[in-house]
Amino acid sequence: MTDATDTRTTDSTAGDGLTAQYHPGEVEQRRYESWVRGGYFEADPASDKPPFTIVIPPPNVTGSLHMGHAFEHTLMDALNRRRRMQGYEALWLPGMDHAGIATQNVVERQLAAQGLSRHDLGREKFVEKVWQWKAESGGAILGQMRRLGDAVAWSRERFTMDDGLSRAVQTIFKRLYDDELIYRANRIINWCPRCLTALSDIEVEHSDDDGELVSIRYGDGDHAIVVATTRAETMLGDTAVAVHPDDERYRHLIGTEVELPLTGRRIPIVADEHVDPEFGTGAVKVTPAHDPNDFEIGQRHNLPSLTIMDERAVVTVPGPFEGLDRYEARPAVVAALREAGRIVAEKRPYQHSVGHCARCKTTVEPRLSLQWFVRTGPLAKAAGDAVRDGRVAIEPADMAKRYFAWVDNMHDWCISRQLWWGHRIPVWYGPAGEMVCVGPDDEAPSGDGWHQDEDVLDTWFSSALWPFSTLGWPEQTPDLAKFYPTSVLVTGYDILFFWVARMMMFGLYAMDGRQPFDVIALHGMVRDEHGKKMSKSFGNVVDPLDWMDRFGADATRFTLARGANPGSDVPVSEEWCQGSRNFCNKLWNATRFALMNGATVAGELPPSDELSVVDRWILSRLQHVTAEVDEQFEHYEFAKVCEALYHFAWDEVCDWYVELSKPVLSGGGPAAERTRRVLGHVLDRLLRLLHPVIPFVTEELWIALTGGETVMRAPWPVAEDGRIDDDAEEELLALQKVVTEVRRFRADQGLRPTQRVSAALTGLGNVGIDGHETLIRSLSRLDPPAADFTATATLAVTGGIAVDLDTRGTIDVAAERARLAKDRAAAEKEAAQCRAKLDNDAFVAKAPEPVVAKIRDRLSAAEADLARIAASLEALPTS
RNA sequence: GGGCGCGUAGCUCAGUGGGAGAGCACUCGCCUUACAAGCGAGGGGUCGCAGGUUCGAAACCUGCCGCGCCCA
Repeated sequence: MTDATDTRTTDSTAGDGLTAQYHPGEVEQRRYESWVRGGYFEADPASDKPPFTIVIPPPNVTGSLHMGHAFEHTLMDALNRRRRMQGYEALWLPGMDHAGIATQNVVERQLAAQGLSRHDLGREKFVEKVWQWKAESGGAILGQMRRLGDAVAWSRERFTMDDGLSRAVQTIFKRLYDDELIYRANRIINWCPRCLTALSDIEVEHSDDDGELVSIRYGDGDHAIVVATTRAETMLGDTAVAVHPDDERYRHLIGTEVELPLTGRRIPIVADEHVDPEFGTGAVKVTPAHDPNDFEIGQRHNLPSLTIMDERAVVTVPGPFEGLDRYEARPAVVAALREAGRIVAEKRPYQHSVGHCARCKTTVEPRLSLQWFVRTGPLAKAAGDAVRDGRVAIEPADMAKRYFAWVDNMHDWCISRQLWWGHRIPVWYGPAGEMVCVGPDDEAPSGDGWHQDEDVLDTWFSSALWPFSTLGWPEQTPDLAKFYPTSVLVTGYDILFFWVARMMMFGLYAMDGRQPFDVIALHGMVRDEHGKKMSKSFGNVVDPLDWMDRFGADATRFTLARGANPGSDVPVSEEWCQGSRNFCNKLWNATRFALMNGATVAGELPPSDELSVVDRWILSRLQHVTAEVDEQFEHYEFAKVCEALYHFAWDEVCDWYVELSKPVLSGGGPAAERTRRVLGHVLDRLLRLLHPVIPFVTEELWIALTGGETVMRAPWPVAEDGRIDDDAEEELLALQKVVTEVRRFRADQGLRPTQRVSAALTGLGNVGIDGHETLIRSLSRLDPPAADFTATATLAVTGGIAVDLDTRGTIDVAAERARLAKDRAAAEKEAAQCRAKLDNDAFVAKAPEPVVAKIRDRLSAAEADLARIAASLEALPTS
C-alpha cells in the first residue's frame, strides 16, 4: 500500500478469494442448485442406513411462505440435515394440501370477476378449472422453500388430490365405513352461510363480540315465564322452554304449556338438568334446529325441530319476517315483540361468545342437516393411549396435557363439506333408498336412479393420512417399509387438535396400530418483537422473503432457531435478524483470516502433547461445545444449540483463540504449522455443527476451507473425550483474567488502545502460565520493562499475580482509587455472604460437605483479594 | 364459566434447591492489518406481591394481583 487510500471497508479480496463482507445473495441460489444437482436431498429406500423421516406439514396450495412456515421449516431442515450428516438415510418429504374451501374461494373469485359462478360452469368444468389454476398459480410456496434452503426430496413431492393420495382416501373411507366408524346422520352442525358448507367444530373460532340480550315474556299472567336470548329471531323456531328440575320458581309450570308470542303456537315447559338456574331468569328458550345445546335438550325431551332459516340464514317461516336474513330479522322480531308488550328487558351492548368460520370469519349458523361423521370414540382412545403408553413422545412433555384434554373429550367429526373441490364421498344412493360405499377397486353402481353423494370430504380427512399416503399406502411400497413410522412431526401447538390428533387416529387405524410418528415436537407461534401476535390488521407482519432479501436466508433462519425454545412462542425483530446477519459475517471473516494464514485440514491433527496450551484449550472447548450441541439437538432445544455455537464461535474462537494465535502464526516454524492445523480443525468442526441451522454460509466457507465436495456429506462431529484438557482450560482462564485486568486498568486510566506501556509481570508461575508472558503482553499491549523502568502502579490479580506498570508517572490516582474501591466493595460483599453462611451452625451441620467446602474456598479467596486491594490502595500516592 | 401457561436487566428471553445470566439496547474509549455487520471496557435486577417449607428459595407449596392462550 503506497498511499493513504483507505481500503479497509472496500470489498477487496485478500488472496483467499473471500470478500471482506459476506454477501448471501451471491451464494444462496448457487449453492441450493448445486445441492439439488448433487441429489443430496434424495433418500433411497434400499439403503441399509437407519431411516430418518419427516413429512412436511403440507402447506395450503393457495398459500405463500409466512414467518410461521419459515420457522417451522428451519427447525425441520436443521433436524434433517443433522441426521443426514450423522449417517441416517434422511428423508424430508414435501408437498401441499388442496385446501378445499380456500382454493374453491380463490377460483370462484376469479370466475366472479367474469360475472360467472361455479354453477354456470357445472361441477366437472369447475373442477377442471381448479386444476388449471393449480398448474398456473398454485404452490408459490414451493419456490420460496428453495430460497429458505429446505433440503426436501423434491422427487417425492405429493399433493393431497393426486391419484395415489386420493386412492388412500377412498380406501380408508371404505374401511372405516365397513367398520361402522363412519356414519351419516341428521345432526346440528356448524354451518357457514357464506361458504355454504358444514364446518367441523375446530374450524370455528370463538370471540367475545358485542350483541344484545333481550328478555322476552312467554305466556301471560301467573302462567308467564321470562327467557333471555341474544338471538331473538330464533324464537320463531322455539319448540319449548326449559328450566332446571329443582328450580322452585318454576316447579309449578313444568309440564304445562305457554303461548309462543307472534306465532300463536303453544310450546311445553320442560325440566332439564343442563339448564343453569343461575343464568338470567333460569329459564331458557329451546330452538333445537338452531342451537347445539337446544338440540340436545330437544333430543332428550322428544321435541320437534323447526328449521326457520335456509342455507344463507334467511328466514323461511311464512309471515312478516320471511325473506329477511338473520341480522334483519333480529331487530324486526324484537320490534314486533315490543309492540306486543313482550319485552321485559334489553341490554346493549351485551358481550358474548360468537363462533366464526375460520376461513371467512362469517358468524357460524348452527344448522340441522344430514352430514357424514367419523365416530371418533375408539380412534381417539387409541390416539390417546399411544401417547400414554410412551410409543409416541410429545416434546415438550408438558404439552401432552393439552393433547389428552382434546383426544379424551373428542366429539364426532363432521367430515362432509358442501363443496366441489375435494375428495367426493364414495357413496352411491340407489332408487330404492340403497346406500353403497365403494372402495377404490370396486365398480360403482350404475343405472337408473343411482347417483353419488354430492359432498366432498374435509381437507383434514386427507391430511390425516399424510404420514403414510405420501409413502405409497395403501400399496405396500419399499418407501412405506423403510420410512414409516416417520421419526418426528414438527408442528405448532395450535395444530395439535386440527391435525396431529387426526393423523394419530388414522395412522394407528390404517397401519395396524403403528404410530404415524415417534415424536411430536411442538413449537410456538412467531410473534413480533414485543411478543404480540402478527396480524395484518395490526400491521406488524414481517415477511420472511423480505428478510431473506436484506439479511440472507441464513440470518433469517438463525434468528428463528435462536428463539426456538420448545413449545414457546418466538418473538422476532429486524434488529435480531441484523445480529444474525452479523454473526454470519463474523464466521465469514474468521474463516477468511484462517485462509489468509494458511489454516488447513490436511493431515492428522497433532497429538495433544505436541500442542501449545492455547491449541489444547480450544480443542478442549470444542469437545464440550460439540457434546452440548449434540445433546441439545436431541431434545429439540434449538435456542440452546444456537446459543452454545454463537458463544463458542464469537467469544472463544474469534475473540480469544484467533487473537492468541496471531503471534504464533506470524512467528512461523513448526509451532505455526501446528496452530494452522488446529485452527483448520476447529473451523471445520464449527462449520459442520452450524450447518444444519445456517446451511448456505457454512457450505461456502467449508468448501473454501477444506476443498471438500459439500459439508452436507461431512460427518456430524462427535466429541472426543481424549481432547478434553482441564489443565489447559484452567490456565487459559487465568491468562484471560490477567489480560482482562490489565485492559480494565487501561480503560479506567483512559489509556489509548494503541499506547504501549512498560510492565513487569510476576507470579505467573503460581497458576502455571509463566510460559505465556509473550501472549499476555501481546493481548494487553504491554512492553517489557525498559532500562529506566519505574513502577507507578501495581495490579494485583487473583492467584498472586502482580502486574507492575510504568505509566511514566501519569497515573490517574483518583480513577485508580475508585477502581480499587469498587473491587473492595465486591470482595467485602462476597466475604460477608460467605461468613454469614459459615457462622450458621445449621448450615455447616446440614448442608452437603462439598457445598460447605466451596463456601470456605470462596471466603478465603475473597479475603486474599481484600488483602491485595488494601496493599494496592496503600501503595497509591496520597497526593 | 372450565382448563393450561406466564410474570427475572430498558426490550425479548434462558435459568427449577447452594455464587442472578444471554442477546439486543445503553455509557465510555478505539479505523487495533479477518471483520466498524468490528474491537476493548463498563453501568443496569428487593427474580409480580404476601405468607409457608428448608440450614439455604428466582426455583418447591398456598393465597392474591396482573397478562396471555385454549375450550364452553
